[in-house]
Amino acid sequence: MARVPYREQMLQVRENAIVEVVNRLLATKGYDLMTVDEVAAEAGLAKASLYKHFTSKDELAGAAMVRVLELAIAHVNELLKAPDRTPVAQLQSVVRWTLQVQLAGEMPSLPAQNSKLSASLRANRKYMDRLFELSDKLGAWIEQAQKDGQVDPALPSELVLYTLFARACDPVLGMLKASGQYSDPQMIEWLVATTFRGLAPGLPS
Amino acid sequence: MARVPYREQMLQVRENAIVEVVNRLLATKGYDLMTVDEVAAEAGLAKASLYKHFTSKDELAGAAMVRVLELAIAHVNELLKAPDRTPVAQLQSVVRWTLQVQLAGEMPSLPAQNSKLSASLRANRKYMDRLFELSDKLGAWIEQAQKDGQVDPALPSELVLYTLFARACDPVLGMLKASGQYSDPQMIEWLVATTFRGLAPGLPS
DNA sequence: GTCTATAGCCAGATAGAC
DNA sequence: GTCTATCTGGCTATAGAC
Repeated sequence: MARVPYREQMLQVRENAIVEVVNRLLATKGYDLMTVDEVAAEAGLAKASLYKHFTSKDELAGAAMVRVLELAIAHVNELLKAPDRTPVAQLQSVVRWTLQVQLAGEMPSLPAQNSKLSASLRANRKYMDRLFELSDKLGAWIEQAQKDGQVDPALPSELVLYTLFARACDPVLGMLKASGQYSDPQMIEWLVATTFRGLAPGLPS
Repeated sequence: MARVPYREQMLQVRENAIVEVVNRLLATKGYDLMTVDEVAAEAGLAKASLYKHFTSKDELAGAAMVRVLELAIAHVNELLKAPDRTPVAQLQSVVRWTLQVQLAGEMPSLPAQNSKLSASLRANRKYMDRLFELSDKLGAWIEQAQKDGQVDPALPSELVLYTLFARACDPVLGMLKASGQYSDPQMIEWLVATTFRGLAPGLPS
């Protein structure tokens, strides 16, 4: 164990706190309504100090995305310790986890078509690394599930991957939640069921 | 036929042109990146003149949403002329239509969680009227499809409705399109198939 | 109703002292 | 690295002449 200087630890702790604030604000208000002033205020430091840690608003968003990707990867790694489960069961567990994060108000949401932010994210090496890492792990399960016939082999595996990513920010959950009529587990199971039933092979006709 | 004054017709034509510009810009850049200057420039009039027609940017967005809802309702009304088709076939046709609109780059996208704009839309009577009208028509088909057992009766009908609305702006289509490997009809059929297979009843087990 | 010109504001980013 | 104070640009919206 290399010894980490005390000051660096403090820095890390502070930056983590900032990123958590960003994450929550992105989840509740979205990128455009989140202001840097607000982030600074909630994190308890001046805006100029914030800019010493992160050089732009884009970078703040990127850090939050990296954080959630790392959480997802950690979850996947936990699942890999139970290799007796079927690939499709593993995938379902991942989707269930993303829905729980969404219900907890902790899933950051970025504007899908904001070209400036998208470009910034694509240029963010840490973000892209994590994204590929997660995609690879999920991709392996997807292809295995297709071989097993639990996911329709006629579908391109990337379609399946995109679908799972899309469910992580699916507005349906929020709309159901807003109606206030259903329990969290009930909603999650409906969404998991409809998602994977949709990806399953059709009846051999 | 009541005679409509020439000037009013011209007004109408011009406002339609404006709304189409707004629609395209909302579809390509989204609400936040769309500027009123840009709308005015592309519509070929000065910004101040634009504000004589629409009193705010919110109202512009509202008009574009009304337009697309009216197109959807018109499509549904066409389908109602073929009452021999099953309810689920009608619903599939509607989803297929929304995906085509999306592929054509004509599906306006608003920030889901922008509270200011959401509030403005909820206060927009014309928008709310159209939204309810469309929901009612789709809801009738949904409940019939559930009685017929083509859509899972165990699912709340509003979940089905929300799912269909969500597919109209599903990012999966854009991601597939970006990969450039598949034809438009192929992508649309995959999405329609996975959506409705997901909503269908499970195997009686 | 159309234009030019501008007001007013807000948010991202920075200067410079400590 | 932290702060206060400020700059800057771009955006919505409006004034006022025609």
